[in-house]
Amino acid sequence: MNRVRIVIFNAALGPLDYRVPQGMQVEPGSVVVAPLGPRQITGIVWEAERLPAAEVPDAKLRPLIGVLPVAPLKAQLRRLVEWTADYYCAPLASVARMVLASGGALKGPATMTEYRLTDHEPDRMTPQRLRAMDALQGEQATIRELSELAGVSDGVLRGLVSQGVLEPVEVDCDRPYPRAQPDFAVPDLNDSQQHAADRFIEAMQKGGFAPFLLDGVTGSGKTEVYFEAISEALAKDRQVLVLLPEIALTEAFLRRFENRFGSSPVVWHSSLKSTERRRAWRAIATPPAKGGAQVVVGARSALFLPYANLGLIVVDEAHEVSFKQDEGVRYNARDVAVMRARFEEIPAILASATPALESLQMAESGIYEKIELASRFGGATMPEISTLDLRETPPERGRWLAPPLVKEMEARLERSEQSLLFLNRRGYAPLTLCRHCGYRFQCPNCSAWLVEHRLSSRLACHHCGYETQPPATCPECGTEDCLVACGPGVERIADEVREIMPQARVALVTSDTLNSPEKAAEFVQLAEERLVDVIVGTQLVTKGFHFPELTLVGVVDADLGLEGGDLRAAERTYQQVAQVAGRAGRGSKPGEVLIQTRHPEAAVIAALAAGDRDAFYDAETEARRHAGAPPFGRWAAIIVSSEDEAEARNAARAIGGTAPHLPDVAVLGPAPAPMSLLRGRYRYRLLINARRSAQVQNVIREWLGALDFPRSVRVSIDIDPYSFV
DNA sequence: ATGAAGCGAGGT
DNA sequence: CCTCGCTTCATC
Repeated sequence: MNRVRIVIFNAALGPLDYRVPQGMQVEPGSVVVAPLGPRQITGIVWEAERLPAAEVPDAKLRPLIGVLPVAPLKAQLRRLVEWTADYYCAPLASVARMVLASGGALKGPATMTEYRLTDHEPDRMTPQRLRAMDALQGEQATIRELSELAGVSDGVLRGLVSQGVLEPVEVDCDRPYPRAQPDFAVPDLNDSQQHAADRFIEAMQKGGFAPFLLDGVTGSGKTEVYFEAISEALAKDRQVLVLLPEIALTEAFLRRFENRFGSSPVVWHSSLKSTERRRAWRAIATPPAKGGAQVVVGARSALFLPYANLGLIVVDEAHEVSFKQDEGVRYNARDVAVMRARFEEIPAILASATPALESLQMAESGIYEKIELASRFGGATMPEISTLDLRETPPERGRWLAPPLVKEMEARLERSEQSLLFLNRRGYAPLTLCRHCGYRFQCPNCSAWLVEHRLSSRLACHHCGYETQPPATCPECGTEDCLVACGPGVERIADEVREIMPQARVALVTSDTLNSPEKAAEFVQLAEERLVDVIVGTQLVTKGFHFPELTLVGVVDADLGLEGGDLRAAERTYQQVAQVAGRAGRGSKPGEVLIQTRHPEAAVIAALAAGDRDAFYDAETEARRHAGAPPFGRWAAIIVSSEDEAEARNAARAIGGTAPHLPDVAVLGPAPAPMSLLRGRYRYRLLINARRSAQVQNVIREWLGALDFPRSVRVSIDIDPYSFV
């Protein structure tokens, strides 16, 4: 009897056993199709001895339906999937799904039809047809992509196809990507950069797991350094994965990569179209020596792809909180990246100017090798940072920029230098209320105010996507024209700049305005050509941009991040302000940073102003040690949610009532979560604080495993949580 | 997850 | 005696 255990792609079901029919070849890692009740489901053949499953007699086993035409997943990747599922208390199936992230790719090689213009003329010309024919000059893509490109409906294009104006071209879905050349443009590195690069190359030549913390101040040229490690991998036909925290940063990265290696890397993120996803997935599963992907740059989901021959992982801006996934499998890509490097026995480089305390601690205890770049590249100096006490020099009524900051901005405008204002708040105003009765606009699905977006004339919820038009009258008291905007968002700051400096050219940079690679590229070009005087932006502007003429950074409200008081509030504030400060003075002219605050004496703010990074990290380390917070202790959260308030509360109480009493594990709650209503679901939360010695995951698994909940109740576990909402 | 089966309430 | 909505159960 040829029995195999399969991890099937169903999160609610554990591994199931199947029979391998005569003549079918499978091995651990094979991707197979199996019958499940009346349906068919994809799954992965696993080592049976590694997974528990109910013993089912041979006679009950159903035969596998087929093997999919992709290479079996390698043992290293299977170990990573097991580790991730185990550590984050997630179903194996949910993690395995991230590996097989492209359904199309599993079908094997294929061709698809793209279209391009011929020199035929249509029988009659219409405005739409003319527009399409203008826009599609020299383009070749699928009908869908072309219609997007030309801004006409696909009906118009199908008409042109039937007229022979557009001709079909069969393309190979697996056509190879352009090759990167390790020596395309070798840079001049300074001594400390060269030393760092040599260490990486040495580790790659030696082989084996080697975690590095590349700790370099903003502008020190970290990217150039790890590019040298990439070059070494290219020369050896090994693949490289570069993880970036946000898709918005890829555009700038691609340009630097192209300048260094002569072609673009393979890009992977969640909004790839299915054909792009399929092509990327198959290229990644093919070794570079056989025309496969060489370098992949991607968001966290790129971490679980089936690399054929991975040789190096780089996590850029490794401190970024967006590496922590807060839905589904709640993993931290920074930590899983290091685990993947360990299983693959390759180096991993975590690069940051403001490393997470956890990473610094790992370096201090000798687990990571720390490599420092202490000074800026090309003789640029670190910016001068000072605080601006809003209690002493308050802005005028109804304004948010204090006079000394405005004065500095005006001076920059006069010298045709650039200023940047940072406020981590999208939209025009975070709260809208009725002047007459005090009614506040709240999201119907979440416990959150609706944020006014004046550019799109909408009130929007930033948590669930709910949007509505601002009404002419108050919905509560019916008074006309009575709505007032409370507090500033970046749109409002941009308006204020336009009012006080009418001659300044203002660019607004948020995920609302820079929502496509084209718009991002356009902004970078405008700023580089100095067609922008003042940049106003959210956290999107804190990283990656390099504008030599930018000499002033204003932090509009440094206290914002300290509100709410979650575990990492101080660290996040430090990182954000230090990162945005790092945009100033990257060229030959020195930079200046003004931090608006009401608490200049707060430890974080004082450390920022003093430019004393060690003072901040020392104070924060002590605070964490005292609180038993990471890296000295561990946190986990259990979030219980339901559309029914009472049901959620009861389930949370049932969990709280059976909490284990252990000396090294403390359970807090249940209590309503800070966001007690999110996307229409009522939420309760329990927090678990444990010593490092405790096996938190096992404790939680046993604890929750003994309980039963109604179907409509969702219980999710967050190990090492970042979000405390 | 997701479909099938079981079951009581209410209607013809 | 049937349908509707809900819960329970099994899926190798």
